[in-house]
This record gives sequence, structure tokens and C-alpha cells, in this order.
Amino acid sequence: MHSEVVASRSADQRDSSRESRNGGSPQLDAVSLAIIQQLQEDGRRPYAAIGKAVGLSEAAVRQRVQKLLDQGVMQIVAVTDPLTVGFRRQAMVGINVEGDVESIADALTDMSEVEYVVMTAGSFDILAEIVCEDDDHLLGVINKRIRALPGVRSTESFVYLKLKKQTYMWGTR
Amino acid sequence: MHSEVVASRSADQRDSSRESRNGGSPQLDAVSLAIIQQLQEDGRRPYAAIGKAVGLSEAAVRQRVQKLLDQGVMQIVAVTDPLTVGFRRQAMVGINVEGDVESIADALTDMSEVEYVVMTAGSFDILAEIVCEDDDHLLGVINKRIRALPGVRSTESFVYLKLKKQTYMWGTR
DNA sequence: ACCACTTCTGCGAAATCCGCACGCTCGGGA
DNA sequence: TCCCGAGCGTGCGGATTTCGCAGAAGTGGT
Repeated sequence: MHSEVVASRSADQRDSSRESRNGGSPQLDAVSLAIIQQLQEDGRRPYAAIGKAVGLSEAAVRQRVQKLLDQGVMQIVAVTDPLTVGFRRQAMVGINVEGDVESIADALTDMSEVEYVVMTAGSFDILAEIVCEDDDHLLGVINKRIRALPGVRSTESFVYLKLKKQTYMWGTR
Repeated sequence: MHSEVVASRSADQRDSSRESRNGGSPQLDAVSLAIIQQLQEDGRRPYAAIGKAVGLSEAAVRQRVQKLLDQGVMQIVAVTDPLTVGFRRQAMVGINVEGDVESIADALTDMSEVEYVVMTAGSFDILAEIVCEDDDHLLGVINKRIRALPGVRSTESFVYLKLKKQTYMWGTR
């Protein structure tokens, strides 16, 4: 069967793999990156097909995928446009904080209506995306919950009118 | 010919089924919603398990999932924190436009570095998320490509420092 | 009533998933 | 140096899942 590739692979690849040492997380080698790439095209692609594409056995792919999931490096999920699924109001909220930014970010993370939280440089300290069912719900979250957090100095809201693009294809280019 | 006699419309049932009439898109019934919910928890969950959870046969679930994918209502993909996958600079860019907002949004959509585009109400007309490999790349995209678009009046950038939350669990609450 | 269309079901065959035992390489410690 | 454990990949059955298809059931239009 697949003969040559297997034999000499082990050594050289792991060196070239850790080229990109990113800041903190469990560094990924080139093979794991290729696996993720496959699963970004189709999250249900069979392990055997992925293995053929990246030059690994089915079982090896399965183990690596499982580890990536366990480590939280990636997740395999269905994504939708919330507007088509009954959530009719969304907004991005820019937040300015006095004091510890991270603790505010953590508080936002705990809210179920908040689906995206990122700390930023610029005229906002935090950007948070809110997904709600209607206007009342949205208003309540922003005014009663977010503005009520101690340390939140000010907020500015951007209500979504139309989602134009939503991709998950990093590395595919 | 067209007798619009509403004759025997045994009818209020269909109203209850489409409980959440959203604006335009192919309206989903409660069962499809439940299926999506299952796949938001685990994009690889077997069809039989989903069927058991939503009260449908394995084949029926499979057909509905296929249709949802074909219609573009959802996609099943691996999602990651780009920072752990080698894209070291991300930013949200707020854009103000003069003239046709939608054509600018379309132009942004065509850029591979732009992974999220939404038209908003508020002090920005458009929010776009940019994913780049390094500072030079990011700078180039913002200054050379986005600001160069005819109709873009001004931009403001928010460089990502730390991604705190990224969920795909709408409806799971 | 009849037809066209859609959706669900059941079922067998093929493909996939999963657990497990084994082999290999690389380091550390006596 | 030798030995041992950790980490990773491979191959192989058996259980499970996926896939395609034909038939049944419900709906709407003519």
C-alpha cells in the first residue's frame, strides 16, 4: 500500500512543523493544520478521506481530531445566520472600561446572549456581539445587564441590519 | 379557474407550526430548529441519535440536514481561534460610506482576508472583521484595499488583543 | 378523483467509526 | 550504555453509521 511516505516521515516533519510558535496555546504542526483545513471545508468529512489528504492513517487522524477537540483548539459545529433561525435582533456593542478589563470581559462571557467577546486596542476596550430574540430583549441586555456591570464606563451599540458574509475558511486561501 | 374560495382550509395548524415567522428566508419549522440545535452541540453527531432526540427516523434527519446544507441555512464546519492557527493579527474595522452602502459591503465580501461583514445602524455603516498573518498584511488590507474603495469616507480599526468567547449555541439556552 | 410534489419510513449493502494491541522514536535517569 | 516510559502512528476486527432506493402518507392544484 502506501509505501514510501510513511517510513521517513517522522523526523523531519516535526521540526518544520513547529515553525510558527504562537504565543501561548498548544502549538500545531503542519499536519494538524491540514486536518483543520479539511474540516473547515466539511465538518463531517470521514476520517479516512482526511487521512488520504494529509498522508496519515484513519486512526491517526481520529486521534488528532479528538485531541484538538479536547484541547479546545477547534470545535465542529453547525453555524447559521441567526436571523434565519428566529433571532431577529443582533448588535455589536463597543464598551469602555475603567479598571480591570479582563474581569468585565469574563462577566460578558457568562451571559448567554453574548456570543462573541474580544478585547481590543482602539477607542473601545471590548467588543461584544449580542444575539437576541427581539428589541425588548436586546434593550434589556444592554441597559440592564451590561451597563450595570461595575467598571463599565460607556457603551455604544451597532444594531445589525444585514449580515453579508460569515466565513470559516482561514488557511484555505 | 382561480376560485380563491378558501374552501376547506383545515387550517390553523400550519400557523402554529410556523410560530416564528422570520422575515424572508426559507422558514424553518420546530423540528429543523431542533436538528440544528443538536448539530450546534456536536457537528458530527450521528443522524440516528439526532432522530431519537427530535422524534424522526434516521433517514428523515439525513434528508433534512442535506436540504439545510444545500439551502445554505447552515453549514457544518470546524471553527478555531485564528490566533492559535497562525493568523496573528485580527481587527474589526468600522466603516463610514457615502453613497451605496451595499455595493461597498459586496466589495468587502470579495476580499479573502475579510471574514465577516455586517451592515449596521449607528455611527458606522459597516463592520468588517479582518484576519491577517501579520501587521504588514493587516496594514496593507486596511490602507491599500479598504480605504481605496470609492465611497469609503472613513474607517476606524480595533485590533484584537484577546479573543474571550466564541460560541455557536443559539437556541441551546 | 387524479396527478404532481414533498416528506417520512424501512431496509439491506457499503462505508465509517471505534477500541485495542503492537511497533517505533525520542529523552531522561541509573 | 541500557532500560523504561511517554507520545504518536499503524493495522485490524466488530459495532455502528451512512447511503441509496422503493414504497407509503399527506398536501395542493386542476
